[in-house]
Amino acid sequence: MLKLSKLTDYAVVALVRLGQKEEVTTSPVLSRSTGIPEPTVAKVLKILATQGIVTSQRGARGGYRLAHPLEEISIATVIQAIDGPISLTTCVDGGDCDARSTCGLGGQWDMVNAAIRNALSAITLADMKNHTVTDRLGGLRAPSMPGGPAATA
Amino acid sequence: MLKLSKLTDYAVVALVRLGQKEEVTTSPVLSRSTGIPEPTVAKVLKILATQGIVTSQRGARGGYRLAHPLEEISIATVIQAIDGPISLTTCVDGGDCDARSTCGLGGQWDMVNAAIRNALSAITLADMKNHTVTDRLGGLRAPSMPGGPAATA
DNA sequence: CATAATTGGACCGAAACAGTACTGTTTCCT
DNA sequence: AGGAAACAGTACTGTTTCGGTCCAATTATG
Ligand code: FES
Ligand code: FES
Repeated sequence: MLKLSKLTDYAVVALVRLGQKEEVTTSPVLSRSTGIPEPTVAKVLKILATQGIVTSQRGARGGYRLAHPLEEISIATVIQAIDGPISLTTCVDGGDCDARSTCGLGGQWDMVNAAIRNALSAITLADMKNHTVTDRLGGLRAPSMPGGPAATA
Repeated sequence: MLKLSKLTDYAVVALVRLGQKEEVTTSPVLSRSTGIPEPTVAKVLKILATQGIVTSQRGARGGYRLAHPLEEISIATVIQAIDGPISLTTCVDGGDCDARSTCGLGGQWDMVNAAIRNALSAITLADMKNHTVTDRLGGLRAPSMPGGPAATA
């Protein structure tokens, strides 16, 4: 369905909420604050910690804190942290596509991948918090078509 | 992993190949032409037929034919036909997100969805066909990336 | 009308995903 | 120093989706 995992959804929610707090926050607190089940939010935070998106403080009175300001964390970063690399097709490079020799459109998917990554990298978590992204939407069309094809889904 | 299904990949390959032929084409022929296994390509064509992307002719001497010219079929259309609607998150509208009341960023995901759909709708199957094997990174056709696909995260 | 060719729809196994639970390590408070 | 709180890592299980296969419905041909 071309949907990212629910974990990523939770990750964004947790990160935005974490960015609104200035102190270290524990998983239970974050769970109550966001409504995400505690074990799940804990798992998400753990993954984010390994990826360096949040810093962790172990022990009592510990918790998590954003490693970077909210404005510098893009959606693409979060997705890559949770879901892994953004590669729409299995035959990007070194892929195991069995139709590679006859498919005809060699690595054209890379263009699509770049477009997706571009769009996702242009949105930061701050944009998710504030609703001030309308003016940036103009730059989200990754590959600008000259005439603009009549490709309207 | 934010990857679209392999079926969609096959669908694009099959559609591009189908666009190169002018007559109705059967699944076995298309399979030999693309290298995709016969049952799989048959399934893909079936789905595409139900979505109106290709027209089918049953019975002997039957086959498939493109319903629209290649230039009018966008990647987003194919993805939506195979993988279903492009909704990155489960909580777009009417979603069953259990954290909807407390998550804070109500429907901000719609913005991300729009960005993705925008990028995907800007690329047509004709763009996939018109590939330049010589230099696929620098010599992209009409849809030229702003700064090149340097977003190889 | 019989036959063959081809699509249409349903079925099933496999793999990835989401969620849960447990144990270990680290740090603060008493 | 001792105990408690909180993160870190791993492993397990149920569920969903995906990929592939099989059989039934339909139509041109001779
Ligand atoms: S290389 Fe995978 S479909 Fe072309
Ligand atoms: S509504 Fe689903 S995470 Fe906010």
